[in-house]
Amino acid sequence: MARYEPAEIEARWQKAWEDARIFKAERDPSRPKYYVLEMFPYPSGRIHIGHVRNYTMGDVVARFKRATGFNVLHPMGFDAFGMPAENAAMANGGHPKDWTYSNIDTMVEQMKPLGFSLDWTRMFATCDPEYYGQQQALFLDFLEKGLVYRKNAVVNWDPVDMTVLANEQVIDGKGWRSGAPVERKELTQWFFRISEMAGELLDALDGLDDWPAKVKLMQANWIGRSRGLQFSFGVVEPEHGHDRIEVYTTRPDTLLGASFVGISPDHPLAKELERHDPKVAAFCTEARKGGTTEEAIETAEKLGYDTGLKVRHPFDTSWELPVYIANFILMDYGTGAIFGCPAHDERDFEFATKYGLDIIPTFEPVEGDYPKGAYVPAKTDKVRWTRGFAWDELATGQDAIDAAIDFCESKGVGQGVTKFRLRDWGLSRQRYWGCPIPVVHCETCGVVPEKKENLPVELPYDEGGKPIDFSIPGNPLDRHPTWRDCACPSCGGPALRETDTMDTFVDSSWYFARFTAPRATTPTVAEDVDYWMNVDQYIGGIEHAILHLLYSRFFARAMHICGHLPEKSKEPFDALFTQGMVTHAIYQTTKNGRPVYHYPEDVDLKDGRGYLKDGTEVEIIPSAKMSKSKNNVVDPVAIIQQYGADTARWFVLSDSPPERDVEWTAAGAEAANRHLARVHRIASEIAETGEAGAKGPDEPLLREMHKTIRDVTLGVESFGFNAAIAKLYAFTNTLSKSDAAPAAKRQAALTLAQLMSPMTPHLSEDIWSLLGGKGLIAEAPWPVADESMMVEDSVTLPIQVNGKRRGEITVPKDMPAGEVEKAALAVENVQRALDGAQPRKVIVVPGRIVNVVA
RNA sequence: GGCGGCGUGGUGGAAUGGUAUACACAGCAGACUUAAAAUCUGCCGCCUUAUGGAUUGUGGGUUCGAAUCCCACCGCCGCUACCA
Repeated sequence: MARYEPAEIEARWQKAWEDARIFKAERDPSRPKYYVLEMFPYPSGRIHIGHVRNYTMGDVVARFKRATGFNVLHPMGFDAFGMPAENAAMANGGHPKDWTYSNIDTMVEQMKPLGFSLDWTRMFATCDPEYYGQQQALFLDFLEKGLVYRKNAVVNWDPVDMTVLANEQVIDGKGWRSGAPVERKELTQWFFRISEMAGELLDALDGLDDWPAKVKLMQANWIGRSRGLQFSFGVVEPEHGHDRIEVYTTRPDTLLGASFVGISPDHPLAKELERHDPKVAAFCTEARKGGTTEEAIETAEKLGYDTGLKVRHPFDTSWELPVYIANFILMDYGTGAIFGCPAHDERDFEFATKYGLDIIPTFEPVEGDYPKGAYVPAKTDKVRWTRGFAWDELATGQDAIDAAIDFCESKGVGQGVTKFRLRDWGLSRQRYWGCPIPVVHCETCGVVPEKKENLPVELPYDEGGKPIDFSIPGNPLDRHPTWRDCACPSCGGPALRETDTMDTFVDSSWYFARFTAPRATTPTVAEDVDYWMNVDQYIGGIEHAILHLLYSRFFARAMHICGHLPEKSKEPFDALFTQGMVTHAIYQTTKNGRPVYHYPEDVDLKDGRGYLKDGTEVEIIPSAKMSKSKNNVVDPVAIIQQYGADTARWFVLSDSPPERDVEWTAAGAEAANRHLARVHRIASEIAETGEAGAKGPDEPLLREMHKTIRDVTLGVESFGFNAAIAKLYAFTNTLSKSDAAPAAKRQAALTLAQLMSPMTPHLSEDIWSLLGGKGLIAEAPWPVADESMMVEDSVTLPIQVNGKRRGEITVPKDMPAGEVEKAALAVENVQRALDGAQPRKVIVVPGRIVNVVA
């Protein structure tokens, strides 16, 4: 009998698919398309088991959609620019380009044995000049439409990577990649005008029905829309021409509780005062430093400097308020100036207490005592107004805010405005290994865009024959002897190239569109994007919920404006699925108070405990994120060698819901492998039995078969892969125990192979061919469940008494409710539960349940 | 601090408001075997004697009926944070 030899059959079927070219995607308007995409990997050099899970999910979708009649596009590429390549060059010498392309080769080599139904002919890396040249073309188009611009800005400077970071890339005050505390620096930078689309990017989230609510919420919070009142205070004795201070507030209803005005140390007025008064300058310098770490912000003291200036309250010009420079006011939100209402804001309360300012409540609780400190109820709570000016005595905060804005507008005191937290996306990076920004700086013409026919502006590989020295900090392009020199595209005179390159998030913001025409000499091709876009199913990690997905949504809109994407692609991802991680236990002992981590192969597991070879017990920390330093990384290449790709694919889908983390265990992988061998054995036996053999009724087996088709189809469609696999286990058990006729068993085994084929394509192909299936299973149409085959004559109904299960009856499927009721009441245990009482009511849900109410 | 999510056996988990614990792991017993591996069969949440009973973090509510819907609390996790 044929044994299950994954190494042999996987290579064989991969070759068969390749020879038949069945995964090559061709535009075909006569067929419905389906575009499934997994977030493409960074070429770190090795594939990770998390990649296996991500791409297996995509492959299940791709193969399933192909079997259900779709023309499927399922591409793969590499997000290939970025710091690690430069770091590697710094650490080990060599060139980022060589390092990157060699890693890509290795990873492709590691991915191919997994048997993904990818169209490899469309593969590209974002560091290919053919790709980033088109990205430069997009940049020029964006520039023309005003979607990208240059400005002088205080930026987040990463002192380790020596580059600028976007706000989104600063996490807890540290660089997202280097982890170094971020510094503030003023530089001239390129920015994408994403904030102009903030409102649209927020509103359009509502239309993304097939995105996880969680992701939409995270984006909504990030964009951060607020509605408030913007107005100005008149300065009593203006200095240096600042006669008004413009403030923004989301709580105009507390205007009569104002006790001071605060401005940011970066506010123009503060800067003006700073120039004239060294004491102000000293304070501002100190305040600007601030701490950037989470702790520093948490414990930071509110510091203020009384400027001596006074402003008039807009409703009572005899009422004067002091003006403070305060360290907790941010220049880049709102107007950089606020009015403080200590009674209803915790920060203002702290500040007012410290500097002895008035605390004037404008409302109090409807019942109960006025609390200590600042009283900040939810905006939806009703409160009693004591110093209100435009609303009922009892109103919610929100109603009061709306009324206050209306009132102020009618009195000519400011206007209602909507503000967003989202700021423009700074894209300049002072790095070598990125897409060059295609502009030149000309002494006579200024900043001039490069001509499109001169694209790509290619990165220099060396320095005039000498290798670039990456071990010097800073940007090699900036110090390159010749690369910067060029002719001005406008006047032809001598000019210098921009030496900044683009943030790598730019590269990943449009690759999905490029896959539809990866070799085109324009960024996209209308026929191809019209046909293939949008991405029907996008799959990736939740860690990209904000940055990558928000940037891509912006890019899609910007590309639409420039004519590179159709209207329908303004939201490029129709459905999004965020998968969980693959985790693995850490095995740890302690030596001299320090943890020692042990490799899984050095630990024997017995009854849930782990022991080293010498008998020492190890501590098991379950479900930990894989990390090289913790020795708990599972290498897909080793797994494939040991068990085959199908086992790896089956296991990463089987144990947990796909959106949740799954723990890799050796026992689990072993079990998955055993099961696949069992399926292979059962199928082989059926194949060898031929048409002879014992005969029993076929109906039970076929009924289960059709139910399994229904359940697995539903499971695959709804990303319930683990549940679908459970049904496949159950059906395998049914098949193995069945005494149905050989023909029925053969049909059941063929169907089983088909239902498994998205997950275990090689094994399924092999079984298909063993049993004489027609052609390749990869091209066979998906089986359809036959409703009529699932009907059973009798049905077992549970009987509840007051909602508790007390027994069951088996009755003919179409027995009238009255008779079902009679039969249910006759059950001995039901009578006992009733304890002589008359049932008050009996609810019969046909085919479902009987509930007796006593 | 703010926003959100999740709590079901020893473990991963299943369950359109309708038989809670499917399926798998681990464990136990048996068959086959000289033995082992592999394979096959059975048992396997809790209390209880088979019968039966209680049970989905805790407490309430809605409902004929709640793991599922609502409220409060406890615990864990994620995101975010001086955003006016």
